[in-house]
Amino acid sequence: MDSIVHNSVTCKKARLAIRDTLDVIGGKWKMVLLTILMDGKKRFLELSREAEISPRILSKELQEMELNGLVSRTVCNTKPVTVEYALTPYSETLKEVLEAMGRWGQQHRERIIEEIAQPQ
Amino acid sequence: MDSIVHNSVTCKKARLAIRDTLDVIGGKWKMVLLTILMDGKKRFLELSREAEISPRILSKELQEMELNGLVSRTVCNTKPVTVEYALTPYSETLKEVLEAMGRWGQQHRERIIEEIAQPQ
DNA sequence: TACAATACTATCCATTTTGTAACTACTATT
DNA sequence: AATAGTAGTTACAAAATGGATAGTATTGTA
Repeated sequence: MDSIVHNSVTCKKARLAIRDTLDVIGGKWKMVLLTILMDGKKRFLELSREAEISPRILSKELQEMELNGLVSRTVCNTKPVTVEYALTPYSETLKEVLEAMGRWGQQHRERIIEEIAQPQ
Repeated sequence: MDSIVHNSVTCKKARLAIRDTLDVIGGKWKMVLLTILMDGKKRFLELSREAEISPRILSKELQEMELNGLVSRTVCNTKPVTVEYALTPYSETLKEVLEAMGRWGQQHRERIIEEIAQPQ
């Protein structure tokens, strides 16, 4: 009886935590952008080109990530103004998540390819 | 020059892998459902109630997850037919991902609460 | 003055996702 | 026959997301 309560409570907490994470980095682009920025700081157009994402969406995603403290935005006074986006220290706490997802996606793809090569 | 190519290639791979993962367990419900099923097998209505998800969506999500080999569906011959959904061995490969997301969501929530308690 | 580069923003529309409500199918019980 | 429980499905509506195109603002160059 005690274990049922315990499981139910911890399970609810786990669900809530996962929802929280999805609220911050869910969606089609945020994790991809974080991955690109792990390479180093990038300018707006660089991000746009590398991720193949339209400026409208990119702008929105970056704003949200900035609000959540995951990226920093720096305006440089260059000939035409350029803006640099970079990861913040806080975004490093997501490394584990990103790496786990990267590893899984890679092994999953390998599994699919094997299945195609030699149908079970 | 070599390192640039290398980074660019590995970065593209990482992005692809993350996209692959999102294709399989992205969206509002799949990770939540997986978390609930980590508690043990559940019937359709149990899942619907616990996740607070409408039957239409639940049905669709479960079908997709079954297709991807993440959950099993077992029809039991009981008085009114019941159907049990359970995690498959393959879904266990996602444990790392789910746990990482759970941990991050929890620490993020704590951070937010602290921020509210004592605004920086 | 005209044009180009950078970083956006605005407008509009298409697609995808999610939700609501009602309904089907099967069986068992009253 | 009427009702209820389980597991869905269907039809429709609302909302979120994504994308294409063009335009703004600033500065520099030809």
